[in-house]
Amino acid sequence: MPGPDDTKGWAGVFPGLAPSTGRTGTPGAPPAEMQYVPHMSQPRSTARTTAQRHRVRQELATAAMHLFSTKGYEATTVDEIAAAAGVARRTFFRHFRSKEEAIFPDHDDTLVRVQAVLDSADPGEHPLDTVCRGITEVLRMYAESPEVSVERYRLTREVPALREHEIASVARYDRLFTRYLLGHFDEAAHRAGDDDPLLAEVAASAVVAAHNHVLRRWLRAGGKGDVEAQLNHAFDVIRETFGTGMGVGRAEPAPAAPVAQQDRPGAVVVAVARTGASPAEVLRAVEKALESGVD
Amino acid sequence: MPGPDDTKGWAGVFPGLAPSTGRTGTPGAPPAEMQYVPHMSQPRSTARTTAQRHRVRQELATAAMHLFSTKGYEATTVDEIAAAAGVARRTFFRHFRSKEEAIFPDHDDTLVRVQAVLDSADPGEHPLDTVCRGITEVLRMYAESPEVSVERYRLTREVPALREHEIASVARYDRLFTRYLLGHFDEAAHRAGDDDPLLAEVAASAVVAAHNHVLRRWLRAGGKGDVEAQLNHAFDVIRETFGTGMGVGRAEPAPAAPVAQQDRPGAVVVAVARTGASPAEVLRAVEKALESGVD
DNA sequence: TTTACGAGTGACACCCCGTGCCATAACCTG
DNA sequence: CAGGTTATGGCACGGGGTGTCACTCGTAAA
Repeated sequence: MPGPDDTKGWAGVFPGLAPSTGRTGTPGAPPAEMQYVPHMSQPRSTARTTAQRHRVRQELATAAMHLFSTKGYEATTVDEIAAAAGVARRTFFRHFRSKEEAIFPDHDDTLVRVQAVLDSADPGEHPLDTVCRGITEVLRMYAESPEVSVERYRLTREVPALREHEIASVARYDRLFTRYLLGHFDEAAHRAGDDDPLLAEVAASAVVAAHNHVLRRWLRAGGKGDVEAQLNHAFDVIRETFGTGMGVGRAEPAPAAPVAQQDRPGAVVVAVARTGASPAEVLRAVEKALESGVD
Repeated sequence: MPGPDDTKGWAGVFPGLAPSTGRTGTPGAPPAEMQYVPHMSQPRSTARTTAQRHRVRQELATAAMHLFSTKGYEATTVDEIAAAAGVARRTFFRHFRSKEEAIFPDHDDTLVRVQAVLDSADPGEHPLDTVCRGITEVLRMYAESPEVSVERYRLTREVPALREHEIASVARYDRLFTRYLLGHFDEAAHRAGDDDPLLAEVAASAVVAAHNHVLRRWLRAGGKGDVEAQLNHAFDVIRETFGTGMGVGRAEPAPAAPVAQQDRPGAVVVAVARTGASPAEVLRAVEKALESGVD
């Protein structure tokens, strides 16, 4: 059954990343067309040729972006994009898996960079912090060219197909983080076993949600301002909000400590609770006390 | 420019739900084909005809599910599905927007049910609890026919197109919840204003992540067991984990309280911290104390 | 320099999804 | 039964994505 399979050329680039595609089969008939990845182990491809490849890819992407912006996504055909870039229609699909991918050319590279961040993480670093650094890599990808990102955001808002494609893209980061946390929470786990994977999934989605929120706010604002700082601030909020449940560490000692507390260095908060109450209730009471002390 | 637009028939069903499609334009030429929704305000459609419609739709869905399971998703053409259901190819697209939607026939109805849950929520209920009840509606949709859900899960795991479609579907619930929380957190908000939308987004994604986790575990287990109870347990874990930050209430008083604490009813936990420390640090210290008392 | 090989490309054909359009049959209402 | 509405069948068309082959070009080997 040699039917089409989409994610063809990525088997081998992401060895354990997309195990669900199940391309272990299909023994005979090696795929005639290698998608994007030019063999990767053959020193045959000279710097000259790969540079040419990237140039064509770049021209294709810019042509697509320009056409999408001017005459709309649906109204633009792949033939027009290819013609604008000076190549044949077939060549377009040699560089991008689909028409939608031409507008998100960097997600694949970013995915491998994020994976590299996770792989090369200091074992002493808390897994959640590692994941935060990972998603920061994604944010940097957007922040690298604000104008393009803003225009792309406008398109994704009004074209359902593009929106769904982007949702699927960020879901890949989510999966990456969930898997990473699943593999690294057993060490830092301090709660009875069965619900750890739940917390891993929730934590990963929380980090991604924070990224999405900060990114969208930045995009709506026209791409002005320091996004990365905003993201770090969001991480602080996340850590303060439900870091209590998973013991998230902080590298730097809270740069923006509440000044209201500095005014009363000798003040003390005391929380007392019968242990018959649930830990959540106790923490809630403590937090309430802290609030009334701060605000 | 009367180009295609996908989400056609939903303009009017979800008045403020998908504002990005921007179908306020297109003044002339009303869409010749009303997708799925048969006018909705005309008592013209008798129970007889709508029953016929649903019967055809059901036959189409079952035929599609059967063919997808037996000969694969990509290898199955819409013509075959229509032929198996005894209708014309064109009729298929009158019941489903796309080939993928035939495998998720209930997401649209579930979306309106979830919306109804949110709309008819008791104002006294905490918004997060309302959202939890909303996502429970989604889980019930899956639990209603476990065998189909399990088989569908198998397909979505190995067909990228289906996986992306489902991701986009659950993202719609996520958006719904985020919007709801954004509109209802101002009342229950107790933290300084600017980061409330962040917390709304994170909370919504956390609830959805919990649902996804419980659902997938249940599906991997073959659809056996009480999913809804598992989801409620997951909600408890979520509430305990980061409920401290958003003041989530609980209707019932913690049915499964840790027994280890009941053994020492008179024990007391006291946490003291200089207020110069960040609230997160204080809470972490308290939690540490609670841990050593529990475990 | 010539030869051989491999990577990228252009061109053509093909499948099939999704949609507009129109004629027709079934159905309800007056 | 006449008139209007709804669902359907059938047809055609645009366009996305893929397989295939011949060709070009650059590099490495003879």
